[in-house]
Amino acid sequence: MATPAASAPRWTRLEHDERREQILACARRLFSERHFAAVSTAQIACEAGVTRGLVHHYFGAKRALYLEVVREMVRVRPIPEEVAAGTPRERVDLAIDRWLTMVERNRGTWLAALGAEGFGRDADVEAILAEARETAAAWLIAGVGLERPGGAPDAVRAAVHAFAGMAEAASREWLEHNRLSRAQAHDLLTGTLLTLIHDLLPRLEGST
Amino acid sequence: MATPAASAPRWTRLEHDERREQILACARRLFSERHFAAVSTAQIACEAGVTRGLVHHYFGAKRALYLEVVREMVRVRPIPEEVAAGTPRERVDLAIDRWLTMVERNRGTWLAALGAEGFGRDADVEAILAEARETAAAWLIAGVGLERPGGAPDAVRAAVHAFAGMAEAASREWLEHNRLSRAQAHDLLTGTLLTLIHDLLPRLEGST
DNA sequence: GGGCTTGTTGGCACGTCGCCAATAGACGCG
DNA sequence: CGCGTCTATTGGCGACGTGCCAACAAGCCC
Repeated sequence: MATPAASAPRWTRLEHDERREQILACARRLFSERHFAAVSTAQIACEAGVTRGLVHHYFGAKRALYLEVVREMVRVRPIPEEVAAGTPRERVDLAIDRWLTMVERNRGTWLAALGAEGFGRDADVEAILAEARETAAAWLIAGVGLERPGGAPDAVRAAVHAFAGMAEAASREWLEHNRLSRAQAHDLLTGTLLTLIHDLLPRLEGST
Repeated sequence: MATPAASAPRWTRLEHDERREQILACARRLFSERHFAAVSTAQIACEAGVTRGLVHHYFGAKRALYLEVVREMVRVRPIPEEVAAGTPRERVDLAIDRWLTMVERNRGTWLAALGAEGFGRDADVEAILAEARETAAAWLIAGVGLERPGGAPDAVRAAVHAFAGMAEAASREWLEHNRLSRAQAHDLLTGTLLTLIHDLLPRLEGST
């Protein structure tokens, strides 16, 4: 940040949001590669070319900054798309395809957000993740045409959540462990979701 | 630890493993209810009725103690059972039933280990969790009779991992959110696993 | 160019961790 | 039964990281 010129300012003044975004970007990167305790505010500040005090000025506490990073990471998940038309099979196919594309596109971020790299979880983090999951589930329910007037029943939402757990695990197997190709993951998830919709959900809605 | 008697020893001397286990138990409890950073070694020591120094003497660093706790928590997962006989449907039914029973029995521990309460994740923790998942998957593969000479192919193991992700999510929906009854979770998982075995896996083994 | 706004700095106070030398229970031996 | 030894246990020191705040200065407006 220092320039060779003698009379040059020792530091430059940035717009509030601009500086905030800069610090956030550094924090995002560091928290992605190391876990919470292994990242110090001094390191974040150093990477951003500012002092530790400024980080605190913008985010209050390290923890708040951390939660902000998590919140931003899971925000990539819901992708707004128009509801697809066609047969159930086609809609499921498309929904899965979009999911996989999203995951692939945000590969690094997504893996980090899911806890593959390093992450500190607690009640707050879990709340953020839970909300993101709820959004993703709602998106999936809408995408394959499962919505009912008055919203989907609890059991259906729960089943979709369960399926989302499978989708996450399958995506990890594909992107992280390379034990599944994209096509295989697609097949696996499509087949499972179709079974879920045709055979399992109707039975679920009738039982307790 | 202090006793009213005047000449009573200010502290009692315990067997190495005994004291270690005692500290570990306190750490396990505290780490289950709060996240890593919110628990201090002083608190752990206080609960155990010893001083902070002793905790360090036994476990070296707070982090090592933490990993020990995580390691112990995931150890409850593999339940050794004889491989079941009968039709595939019966075996799947039994495997799922055992899984749910195990989860229910270790409810608190399991939820904590899965990150529901509070947990700090990083490369080390993830490695422990990954190994536990591998064990669980192997147990499931054996339980439903999917093993092949020379071990299951990667794609099969990956698919089982994916299913395990669904099982975990379904269990959370059942135990944590109460949006699924045990019977519903059982139905959901049994149906999915049967589809997986009959329809999806054969196709998976033939593709890339 | 002077004053004002406010982004930015540097340092102080506190809490926690990692470590180690000194202490004192407990046990075996004479 | 008292002594010496072993080692579990203590208490405190040094270092580091966080939270916070008052002073400073970069850039804008007049």
